[in-house]
Amino acid sequence: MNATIKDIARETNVSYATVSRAFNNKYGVRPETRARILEVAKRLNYSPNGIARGLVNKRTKSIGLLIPDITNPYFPEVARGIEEGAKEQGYSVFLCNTNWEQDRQAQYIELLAEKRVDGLVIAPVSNSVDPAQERLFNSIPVVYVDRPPQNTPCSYVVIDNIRGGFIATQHLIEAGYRKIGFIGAVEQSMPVDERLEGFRLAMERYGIAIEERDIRLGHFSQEAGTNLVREMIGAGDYPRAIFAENDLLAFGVIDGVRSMGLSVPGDVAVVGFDDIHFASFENVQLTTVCQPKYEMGKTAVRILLEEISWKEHAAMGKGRNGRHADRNVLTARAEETVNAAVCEEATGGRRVVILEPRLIVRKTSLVSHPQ
Amino acid sequence: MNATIKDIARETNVSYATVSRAFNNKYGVRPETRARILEVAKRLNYSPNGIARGLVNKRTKSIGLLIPDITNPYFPEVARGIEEGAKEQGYSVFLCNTNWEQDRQAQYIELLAEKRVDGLVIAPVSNSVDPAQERLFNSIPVVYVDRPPQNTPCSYVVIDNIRGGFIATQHLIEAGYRKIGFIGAVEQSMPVDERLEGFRLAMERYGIAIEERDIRLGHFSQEAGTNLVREMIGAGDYPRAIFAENDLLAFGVIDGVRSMGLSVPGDVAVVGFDDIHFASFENVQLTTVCQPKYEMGKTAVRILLEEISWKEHAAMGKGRNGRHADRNVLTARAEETVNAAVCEEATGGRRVVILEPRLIVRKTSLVSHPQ
DNA sequence: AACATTGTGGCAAACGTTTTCAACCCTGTC
DNA sequence: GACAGGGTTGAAAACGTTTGCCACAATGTT
Repeated sequence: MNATIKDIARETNVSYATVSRAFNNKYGVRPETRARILEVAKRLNYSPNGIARGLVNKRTKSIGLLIPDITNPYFPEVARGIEEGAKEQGYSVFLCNTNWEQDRQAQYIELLAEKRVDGLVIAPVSNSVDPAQERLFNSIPVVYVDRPPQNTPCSYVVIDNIRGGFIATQHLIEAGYRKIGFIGAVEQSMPVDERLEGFRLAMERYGIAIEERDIRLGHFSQEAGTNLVREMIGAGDYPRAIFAENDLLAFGVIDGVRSMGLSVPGDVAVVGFDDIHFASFENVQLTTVCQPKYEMGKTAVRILLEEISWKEHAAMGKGRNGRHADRNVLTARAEETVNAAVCEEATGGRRVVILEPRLIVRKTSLVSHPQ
Repeated sequence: MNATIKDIARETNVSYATVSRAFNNKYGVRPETRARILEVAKRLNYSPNGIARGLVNKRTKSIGLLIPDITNPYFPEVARGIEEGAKEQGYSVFLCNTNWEQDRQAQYIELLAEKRVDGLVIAPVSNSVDPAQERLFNSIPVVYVDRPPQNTPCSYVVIDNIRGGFIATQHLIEAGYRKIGFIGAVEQSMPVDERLEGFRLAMERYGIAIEERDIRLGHFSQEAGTNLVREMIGAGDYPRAIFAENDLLAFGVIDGVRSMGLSVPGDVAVVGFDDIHFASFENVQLTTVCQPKYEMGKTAVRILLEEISWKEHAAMGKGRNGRHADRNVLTARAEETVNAAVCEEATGGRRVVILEPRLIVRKTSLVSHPQ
């Protein structure tokens, strides 16, 4: 069907080894031979067979991206960053929605292993790693985003959730609020816990006592936000400001507050987390803690590709001498980064990037006379 | 590194042909031999090499998905539908953002061709097809979504944009409005033109004259919506209702109207198109024309996979006799579809699915006394 | 007792590349 | 005029599968 290297060889009266060399710009083929080959190739509509190529080089130039749900407005930007970084280096990415299900995640890992992807970026479903997956993690580089890996020594890039929770709360406190509530999703424990910890830290720092009933956890959905805040308000003596641990919940909270006949921010101020696109919509204007989502993806894939190329060099017996050079590039690039401080440590070869969240003040927390 | 079929063969004292047969559930291997093989395979952490497999079968069990921008809230749902349908059949999907650039799209098609994907779903950047791509389209199945292909006889699944434009406009007319404006993005011509055509059709049907200055086209962005509507209002004698040809523009329009000190829907009613997630947000409540995005994706990938399997059967010399059976399955499934009428025609082997858009009335077009 | 049949399983070719090794031709040098 | 040496090319093995064809044994048939 498709023309192969052999067809070209026959047509040009050279061996197919030469054709291969011509295509890979290998040294040792005369310019005019090369030109002739390329010309015939074009005429035959030749397209190199990446599968055959992959079989011999043992690399496919593709990576897997595991995320819970591309439909969740948080992930497309991360995915975009990953795709962008990958494409720059000629890699393609498999999009896999795990649907927040542990075993769908496992299935995909299996599938990607068979496809022999060169690496994996995972925004994990939960904190525990399926032991069946570990063998894969020994054979190809894996980088986590959004949450750190729990039982494996993989590299990861996350944000400082404690700090994020802290600055959100601090903002409310400095705006004059004292009775502040926290609303979160219970399922995806790790980041939530940290944001809550940041919340507690800030309150403590300013010497404000927390009433436990002002902290409510529920599902991860807009409706949950609405319900939780309605419960709070219904119970009386409700907080005058609420830190919702993600924007979707915050939207629900706003709905809930208004549905009780109260106003935002007049009666209740609201701060969210993530800065998904619609937080900035004129009608919403949600004060929130911005995660550098695109950068997170881009950084993750950069690290992944570096690890892939280390591995290749190592396999070629060149050892690990490229390592320090790469590290320098990394640091240099990190410093270019505009809106996020980057902090890296390299313990035992794993690399950890913690991006800084950043408060964005909009209308839902701006009020002339807080009570 | 990874165990191969030969390792298993050696360990179990059978030939590697037998191991292969055992794994593919081919007939002709004794159950106990098979069990022994599977056991050893598990012990060795064997994972079949899809690359080698792909080389001999000439299929990779992966498809490409080309969309303009996953960050645009319209696409994640389409992508989700595609991924879902693909996974059900054991296919994986490459996510490719073309970034609305014709030649980035071409680059990706080239790349995916080398990766030897079994098929392609394209939400095309523009209406013209790069001739360089045509050869690919002859060698693997391609299905278009969102917009029909222009120069190629590929199957496609789209919605009836004319009808969508019609019902949006009709809704405003029946709500009592007479002076109605249209705001659209000029770039992505095809669907915009059709929605505008639907708009004109509806106006004509109800005998309402259109003033051309009430039709404005600009960029495809929220800001454009704001600017266009501000121009309109600034010019005086502005429309009392506006049909914005997509939700992002509609959001911008709402902002723009409000920024001029007018209210939505009190002074100006607004209808959008797409029904992206945030149209239903309590604070927005945008009346809009819903596109069945998820279904669109799922239908597209179903058609694609059917075409792939036809091609395989054809290649195996079985001819096209499976074809009618598949067609029946298709029709049956189409009838299951709940919220979208499906209409298919099969002209010359190409298949065309036109899904029905559906009006969703929310607050931005509800007003007690339209003027 | 000879023969057909069925159930298992081995051999080897094929898929389209990359890459090692060796061979060849040419030019310049002694 | 033989020879070293560089530049250019070819032959063939390897990558890990699938699969068509053949062989062998056990069973059933006449």
